[in-house]
Amino acid sequence: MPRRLTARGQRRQREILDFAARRFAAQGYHPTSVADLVDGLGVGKGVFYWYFDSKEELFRQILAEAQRDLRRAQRQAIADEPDPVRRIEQGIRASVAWLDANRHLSALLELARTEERFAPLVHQGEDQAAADALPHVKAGMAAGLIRRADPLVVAHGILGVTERLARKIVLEGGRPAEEAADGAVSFVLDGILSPAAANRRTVREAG
Amino acid sequence: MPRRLTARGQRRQREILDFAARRFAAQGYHPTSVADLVDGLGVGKGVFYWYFDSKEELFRQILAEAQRDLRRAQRQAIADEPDPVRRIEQGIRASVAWLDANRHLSALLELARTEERFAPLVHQGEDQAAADALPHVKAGMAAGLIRRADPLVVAHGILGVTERLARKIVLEGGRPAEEAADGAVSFVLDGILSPAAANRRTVREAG
Amino acid sequence: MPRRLTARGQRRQREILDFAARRFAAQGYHPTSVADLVDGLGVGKGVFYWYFDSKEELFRQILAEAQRDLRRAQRQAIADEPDPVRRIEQGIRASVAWLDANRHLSALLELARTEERFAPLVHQGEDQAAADALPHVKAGMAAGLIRRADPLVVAHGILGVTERLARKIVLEGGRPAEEAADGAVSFVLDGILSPAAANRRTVREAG
Amino acid sequence: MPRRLTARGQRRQREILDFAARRFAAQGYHPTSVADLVDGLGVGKGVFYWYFDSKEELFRQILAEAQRDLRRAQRQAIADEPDPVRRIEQGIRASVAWLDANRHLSALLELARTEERFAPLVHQGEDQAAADALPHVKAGMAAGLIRRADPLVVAHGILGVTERLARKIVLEGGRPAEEAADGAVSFVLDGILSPAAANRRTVREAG
DNA sequence: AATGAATGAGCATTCATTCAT
DNA sequence: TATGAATGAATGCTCATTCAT
Repeated sequence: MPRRLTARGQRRQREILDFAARRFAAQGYHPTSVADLVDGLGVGKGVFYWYFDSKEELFRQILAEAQRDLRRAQRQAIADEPDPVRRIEQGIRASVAWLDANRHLSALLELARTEERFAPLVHQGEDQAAADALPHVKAGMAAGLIRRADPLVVAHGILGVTERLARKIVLEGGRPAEEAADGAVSFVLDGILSPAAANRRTVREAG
Repeated sequence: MPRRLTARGQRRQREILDFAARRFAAQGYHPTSVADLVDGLGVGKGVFYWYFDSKEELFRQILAEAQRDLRRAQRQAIADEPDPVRRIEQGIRASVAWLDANRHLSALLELARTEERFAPLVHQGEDQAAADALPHVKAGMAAGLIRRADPLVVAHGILGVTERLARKIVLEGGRPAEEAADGAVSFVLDGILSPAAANRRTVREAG
Repeated sequence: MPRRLTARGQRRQREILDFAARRFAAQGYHPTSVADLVDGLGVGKGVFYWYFDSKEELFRQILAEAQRDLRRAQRQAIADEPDPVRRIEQGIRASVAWLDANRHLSALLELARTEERFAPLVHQGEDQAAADALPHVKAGMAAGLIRRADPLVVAHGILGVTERLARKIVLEGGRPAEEAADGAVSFVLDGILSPAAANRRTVREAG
Repeated sequence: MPRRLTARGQRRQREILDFAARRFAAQGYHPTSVADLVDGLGVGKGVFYWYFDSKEELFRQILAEAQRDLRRAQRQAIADEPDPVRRIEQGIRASVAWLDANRHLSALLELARTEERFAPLVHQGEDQAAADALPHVKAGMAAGLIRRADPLVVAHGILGVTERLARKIVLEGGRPAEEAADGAVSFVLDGILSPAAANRRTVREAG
């Protein structure tokens, strides 16, 4: 399976990966047959099994690539930002942008979560994403910028808002990514209470 | 297909619905065959097709029931609460509790979202949930309790946090539902900034 | 797989077993496809998998039945014979007769021996056959009727001659079973030396 | 297809023949794919089809070589022995020794017998082996050393005992070749009866 | 209402062979 | 000579659905 591939072979493999990612995203894992893939690419069935051990293995590979790529995008967006809150904000924006720019991969990540065989991989990826956000959350708390709470809960909350808004507003709603990103940032940082109500709540808690 | 059923028939049908819901949730829609279901129930194939037109129809029915039930739980929790913010809080708590108490149906809702045929139903359900939350958000804004923002974005944000924390903390993390509910309420109402940082941010925006 | 079968079902299963045994014997295990079988029987593919878990399992079942049947034939032939040498003779005759009457199963037994998955079963069967012959050989030795030698070697020798002659003379040669049986009995009991030469050899060994 | 090969080419061809013989013997004809062979040898598919027209042709060639080699071994063992009974004995010993020394080819001969396409070749080979033994049997009878009986039956009997004991005692049993050879010689020459019983039987038949 | 039996299109995968380089 | 790439028919097996009883 770890084959030595010529340049031509590598191009073919990529072609299959990309085409399959789109098909899987559009139709689901099971409804997409290997025949669909090779017919769609106009090649013989053997080609598929020359490059991949199995349909499952192909999917796994697509999934891993997508997760790697999303993570890279997040890291790059944060790279040189000293302020932990701004790092979080930029992470949110980068995530929404990536989910928008790679709609089929967004769908794929969701898809994979519902398939017994792949679910653990997605869970790991999500937990990794939360773990990646964790240091920024903690740094923000240490600096007195972020309210003290279980930082892991906070991290998951951030991711939950971000992904839901990206999905509903951008992917399903067809509106620009900025709108979702702004909404998510604002929701995450401020919560939903008005300043007045928030103050009352804070006072009550502190009392 | 809408058959008039005897009492015994209704019991049978319910038995199938419940068993199938658990199997679908555990294994997925495609990997669960009709044979699995009837074998698991110890009945012949004919029984299945006596009560349901098709596997797809069965799934649709389970899905609709689950959505109906979740919505009912949310409405009941809110019923007599005059304060819109508290209505939101109680909606969050009721959702987490339901997702915890009906784990297999939670899984099913996610599952259905990734299957082309059922996705529209789930999207409708989610949009319905947001629409259900909308009046409370708007009422909160009108009363000056909730920060002014696109109320639909806010509603989706609430649902995003709630579901993500319910999933990660309760379903995957195995911790008590209260923990997730508290985390979600706090995250939703307050956001993540510390009061000081929040004040600075508010002032700056207002300026 | 252990299904409760109606009378009709049992007839079907037997039909498949018999047809398959003949096809396997004629063409070999691998060259006989499940499609061959169901097409030959004029039924749909599902029928096959209703009655058998797999092609391999079907073959195993045929094999086990054949071995059981051959063994039963041998035991019946010997049943009431008090003289151990005559028991051996009758065992030889019964084996040749069975191999002749069940040519396809003879071929199947040979076939199975060359297929990694089934070889152990055939080896066991052959060893069982030798073990079945063993008591008679030993009884013959105890009674002074059979020359003293490793009784297991003797048993395998008997089986070797019997099967080879049955195969070459009857199955491949197309001559009557009696001819092979007579030849085998005579070969086994007397060896090939003339009485004179045998005596000389005996004397020499004894000296 | 009969290519003129360079020295290097001949080495390659031999390498393939030897490797393939072992693989076929270990796994069977059908379960051994051309891909198995070329992967095992670390060469490309083209190499295979440069030296052999097809997998079938390769197998045929291996088979013919094995039969030729076994026959040569038998002839050499007998070469200068004037006594026909001793020629037979030495033929038996040489056969057992060859089957032991070329275990994979022994397996291959058996294997080939069960594959429709190759069975005739094996049958021919076996008949040839019997035909090879025939003159010695006849000579023995003419000299009064071997009991009068159908010489072809006798020849097949000899081969039957020899191969069965070689297989059971040496190949499957893992015991030394001499043990099988001694057992076979003794069985073939003397049969199984004790001298006393043999005499009674001879007298009765003669009477 | 219910069962066991049957259908046949469809699926993932294999494999002998050929081709382009 | 040799390689990696490609072909496509064939294989074992599954499964939603229907049928006969």
